[in-house]
Amino acid sequence: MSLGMIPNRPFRPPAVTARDKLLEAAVKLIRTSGYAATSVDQLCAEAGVTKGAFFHHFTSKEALGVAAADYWSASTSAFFASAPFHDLPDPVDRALGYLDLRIALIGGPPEAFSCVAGTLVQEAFRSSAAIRVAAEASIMGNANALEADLDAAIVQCGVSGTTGASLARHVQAVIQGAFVVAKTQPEECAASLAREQLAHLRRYFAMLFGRENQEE
Amino acid sequence: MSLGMIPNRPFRPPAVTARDKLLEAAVKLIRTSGYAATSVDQLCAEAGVTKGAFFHHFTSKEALGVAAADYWSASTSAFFASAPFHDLPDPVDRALGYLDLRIALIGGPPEAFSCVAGTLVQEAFRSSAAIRVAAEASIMGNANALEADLDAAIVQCGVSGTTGASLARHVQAVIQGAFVVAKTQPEECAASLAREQLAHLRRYFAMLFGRENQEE
DNA sequence: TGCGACATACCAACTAGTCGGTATGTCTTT
DNA sequence: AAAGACATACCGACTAGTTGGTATGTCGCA
Repeated sequence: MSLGMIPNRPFRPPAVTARDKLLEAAVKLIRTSGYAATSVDQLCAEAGVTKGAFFHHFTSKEALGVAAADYWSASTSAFFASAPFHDLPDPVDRALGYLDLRIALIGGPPEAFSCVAGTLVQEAFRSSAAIRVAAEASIMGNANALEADLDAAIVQCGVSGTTGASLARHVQAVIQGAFVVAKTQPEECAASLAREQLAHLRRYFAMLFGRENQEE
Repeated sequence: MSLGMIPNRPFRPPAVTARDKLLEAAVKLIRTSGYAATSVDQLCAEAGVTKGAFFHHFTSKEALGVAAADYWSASTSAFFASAPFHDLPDPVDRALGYLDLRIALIGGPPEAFSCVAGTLVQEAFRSSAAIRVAAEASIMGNANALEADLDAAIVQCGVSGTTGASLARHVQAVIQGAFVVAKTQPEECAASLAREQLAHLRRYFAMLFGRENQEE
């Protein structure tokens, strides 16, 4: 991991069409200001396109919110799918490797590492069913990607009383909670508070799976 | 706990002044719609007061947001301070008792059990330093109330590698994360998903403090 | 009679969304 | 290969309604 790259969004293809520029702008502005507080005009200004282009590609602001959640989901899941921890032979190592990667990706101000889907759903779960469903797909999609490794770890270690799916959901919940509490902090303290939460989750997993909690 | 009471807000004194009615309205509307999406006009309509009353008591919408966070903080901390788990002799029992109470308070749709401070800070951490600080005070105030019991439990059980303060922050983070993931779900699934998160946290604490994870 | 607690009327700025228009294609027909 | 028909991508002025906030007035009570 090079230090210069943007945390949590390492591989951004340059946005070329107005649609892509608007989605990139949406990710940035939703992370910093939230969904409701971001106006269509601000989105267009940030993307460097006009309002005509906006409503050519999206039928409404809500439709952009849905598309932004999908866009976010696709880019993050592609990134984690290609991460090297998948090659580890032990499922416990893969589970802990995922957490270590997430910890490594946390840095800078909250808008650099927080989650678009979580921010969207917090604001729009009641006002927009479409956004709620898109955020659900993003967050639960992340969880699903962990399920198989966690199930394998549970079987291997003889853990009872939970499932891989439940633990995977818990990982996502702790990540979302880490982002919320990080946002309560002044900028320079936010990242370390978020990392602390994932470190506790790592310790929980290490205890569940009979590992010492050594940091690698 | 009677079933009829409003989850997480058991003891609401009847709002009598315009200011109190506005704060009650703010809690309700911020939970359901978020801060930015809630207009001053909506707040006044919900509270049954006029705009003149609003700006008589609050200098701006932002000031209401700060006051709502303080109001929320005061009412919740008073509730938890008076909860019976404080009388348990064992600090581990007190820590687990807090979690059991939080689990018991989760029910109904997300707007019935979610946290005003968490919702506020997620939206306004960048746009309003005053709201960010008020939300920090609310959430970290909750954490501080747990710190002594967790420190005592750590000493009693010989836990190393963390502190009561860190564990207390983690409790708050998991609670906030539980609320976020609950909001991704359709209404009838939200509460059980949130409870699942606190159950994992309870198991973490039970393992840390050398307890079986028996539910009481 | 003065002052706190409201109510009413109002405003400038901003909101999401519309609409007529243009530039640049890419097929299809002859 | 030329031309007509149609589609896509984008532009920017415009509108109807909403926004947070203000200015001024009223009313009851110490």
